[in-house]
Amino acid sequence: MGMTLTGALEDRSTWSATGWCPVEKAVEIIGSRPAMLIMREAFYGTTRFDDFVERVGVAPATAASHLRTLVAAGLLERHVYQEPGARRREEYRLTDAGTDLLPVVLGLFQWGRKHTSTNPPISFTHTGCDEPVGVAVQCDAGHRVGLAEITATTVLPSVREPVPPPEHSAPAPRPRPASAG
Amino acid sequence: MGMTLTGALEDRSTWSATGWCPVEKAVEIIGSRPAMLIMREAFYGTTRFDDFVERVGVAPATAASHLRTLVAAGLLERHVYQEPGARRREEYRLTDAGTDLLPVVLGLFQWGRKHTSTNPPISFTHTGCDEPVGVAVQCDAGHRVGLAEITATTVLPSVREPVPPPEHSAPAPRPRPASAG
DNA sequence: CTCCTGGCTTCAGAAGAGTGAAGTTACCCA
DNA sequence: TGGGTAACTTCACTCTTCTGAAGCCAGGAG
Repeated sequence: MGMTLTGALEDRSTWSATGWCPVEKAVEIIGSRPAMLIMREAFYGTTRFDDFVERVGVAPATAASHLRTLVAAGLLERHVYQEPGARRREEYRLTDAGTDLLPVVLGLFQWGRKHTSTNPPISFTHTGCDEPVGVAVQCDAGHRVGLAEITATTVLPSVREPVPPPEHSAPAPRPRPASAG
Repeated sequence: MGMTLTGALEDRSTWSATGWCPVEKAVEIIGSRPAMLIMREAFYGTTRFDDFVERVGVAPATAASHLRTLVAAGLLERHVYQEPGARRREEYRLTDAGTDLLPVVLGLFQWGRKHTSTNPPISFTHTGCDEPVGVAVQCDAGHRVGLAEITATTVLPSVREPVPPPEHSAPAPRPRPASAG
């Protein structure tokens, strides 16, 4: 249960992830229904405002707000184009950063298909070899890795949050009851 | 840009993902800051209520509410235990369904580290071989797959949503600007 | 018997997100 | 000159979520 925490990470009473955790930042950007579904639609190839509104199923104001956030965060970019003889149009295109979110969206798809009562009439395959596509946790050596086989290590001597220096009388460092893992 | 849509999926004006999409269901459960961070903490090994409250940084009511949702959705389970000579305790443990969310959480971590200004002093390696651990999109044959190499296919003849039959005058099928994939 | 702790619940209030409807602007076409 | 459409914005409102503070209950420990 849980991954293996080594060294300074072992004692959970000495550190917290608040502040530096990439998951937090990521969730602030795409951690909402509209934002995530806009990204889903972007992966399906949707580029136009009204299509996002219709296909995600939100009000224009909501779509506009989230699209602005996603553009500001660099996941989408607004691109003006004009076909000959047609009026000027705008489209929202996936950037490299946006495309990098594919594992997350596909991971949610995979999880939802397995663990919720959804039976999607759609499936994803590798264009080259026709095999089903999914996400996997693995190491750089190519091994499939389960949660129990992950070791978390610290680069720094301490992951402690920046706190006022304990020079003067220490303000009673909360005694953690039986916190030793 | 976008994946390849084949057959009945090609014409985006004839279908929408609303209703059956696993991503939607998944997002309803874990698509919020508190829920996602509770899961992050669960992966780090947190099991007790007060620790979730403190480490996620939310009010008890918020934590209780989301924990209840996560238990109801089957990602965590409440487990009562009693060490000899100690009072009865409860803990929230990851279920198999909860553990299956690892690719998503790790995917968010990976994305956030690369695309937001977070420099986490922590890294994850494969316990066996010490190589860095990450998530990857790949097919069952083991090929790494990019967005452009994914083909979406339909199992059913049509993914069309139940709509009122377009018997009367059709409302001018919008000209799609360069939508052909 | 009272204290303390873990694990909550309850409450009132503030803040934020989402809505539908309508309005706005830019541009092409007839 | 007028119409249509894309891409929004604005408005007034509702609905939900989160918060802080307090309270509650059970079960050891002193």
